[in-house]
Amino acid sequence: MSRSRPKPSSSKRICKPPKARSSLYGADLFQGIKSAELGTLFEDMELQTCPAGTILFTPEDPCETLYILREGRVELYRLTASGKRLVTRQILPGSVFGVMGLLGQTIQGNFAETTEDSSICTITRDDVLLLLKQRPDIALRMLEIVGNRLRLIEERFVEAVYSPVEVRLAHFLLTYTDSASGELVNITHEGIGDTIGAVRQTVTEILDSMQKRGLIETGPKHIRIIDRHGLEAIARGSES
Amino acid sequence: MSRSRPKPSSSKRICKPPKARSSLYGADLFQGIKSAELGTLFEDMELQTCPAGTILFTPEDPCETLYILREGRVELYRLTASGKRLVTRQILPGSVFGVMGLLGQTIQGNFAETTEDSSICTITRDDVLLLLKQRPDIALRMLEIVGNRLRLIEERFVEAVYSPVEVRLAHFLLTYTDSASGELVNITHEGIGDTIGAVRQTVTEILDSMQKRGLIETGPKHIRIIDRHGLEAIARGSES
DNA sequence: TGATTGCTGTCGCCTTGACGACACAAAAAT
DNA sequence: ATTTTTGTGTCGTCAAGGCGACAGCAATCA
Repeated sequence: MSRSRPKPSSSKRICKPPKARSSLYGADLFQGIKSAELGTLFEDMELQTCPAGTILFTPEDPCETLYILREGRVELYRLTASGKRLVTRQILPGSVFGVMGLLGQTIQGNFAETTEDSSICTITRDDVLLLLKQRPDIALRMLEIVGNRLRLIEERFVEAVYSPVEVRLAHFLLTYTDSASGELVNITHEGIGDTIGAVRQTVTEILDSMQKRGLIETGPKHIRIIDRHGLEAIARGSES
Repeated sequence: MSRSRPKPSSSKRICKPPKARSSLYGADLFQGIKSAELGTLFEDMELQTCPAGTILFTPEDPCETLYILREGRVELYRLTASGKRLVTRQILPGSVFGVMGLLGQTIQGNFAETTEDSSICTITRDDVLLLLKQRPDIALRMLEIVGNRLRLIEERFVEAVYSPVEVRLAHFLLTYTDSASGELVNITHEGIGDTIGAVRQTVTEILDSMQKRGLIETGPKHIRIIDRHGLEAIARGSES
């Protein structure tokens, strides 16, 4: 369980910083911004590549950087005093994170850790603030991104309070499986538990029950959705 | 319980709109903005006064307005399919809300309802967008406000998942009591339950137990903190 | 002035789900 | 080829807390 997590600290704390400055197209923050513009905006942007398990920042870190995930996967999570983990956000390629650290917020509570080998652009706080002041449209997009994140967390919050684990699990599966193949790989039951707020055993049990009902198909570190509609019914409906 | 809530619908759906345009000083969004400037920024801003129980917007509402609470109290909350209520945010005088509705977000999930007689400034979407584009500093402050809200919700989310009701209740009391007098009035046990995610009976029981331990003093619609440190210990510590 | 309504106290039942424990398989390390 | 580590399946136990029910008690309403 999560208590055994403090192991990735064996991973490097910060990673090799080769220079690079392009490939921000596709970042949700910069949708519709001319690529030529971007090149000139950040000459001193860095592109890091980190192995899975790298911790990018912690709650103690000032973290005066904006991150854009280019490739790989990053998880933002919180830890309770007793070491329990809750994943607050999954970062997919093209997404921005570390926004909070830029603003007045010294305390921002989250850890950021790569769960796959990743390449990540970083922009310094000053550059970002400058950019946001020069380009109100980008500031607005940023506001939109943070607002969207807020809405998602609120929904998970309500669900955590009022919906049983099965519902949250169904929701999780629908959200995180590849929409084309219906597959979800490289995830452990414990990882799911840390995201929906349940212990590993409960996840295992409900997953089994779902398999027996023909909703999904499970293997080691692998889940595939068979009956999407069935899952949707669970996720939607039976909230007591 | 919350299921009995659909009663404030007896209250007016929208309220008397007298004109007004000043008194935005004190609004967190406009800290440090010259008052003269504000006057010119919004000539067509409206000041509404609404009785307690007025619903300002619902999830279905487009809500293309920014609200600034001048006086009174507003609650943002969500309802589940089965009618359970969860308060996501308490708006105090000087605070801004309705930000999400302005952006691309058509779905914003929250109801906004006055819980006291209130006076509220509204600014149209177009005016706000114009303002944010002209004044990047205000856009940044907005970003900061939304980010702050995000952080708070994340904390409540983690707490909802991992902390027992007593901890959440202690936390609630410490947060929502007047820091000077240590008092909290005009709140029902059910209202507290809808905020921390617990049923009324549980709130009543734990409140009683706290009173017996000399931590608080309770009366009808009235709570007063006696032993702040004791509550802090509960809120901090015993998370299983 | 009786009657309806809203807030609080108190019980008991019963389900959900956490937690510890162990067993087994596959993968990774030695 | 062993040993160790990871991921998963499966139990039994147990406490937290939801839910229904009911009973005072104040405040408001008719």
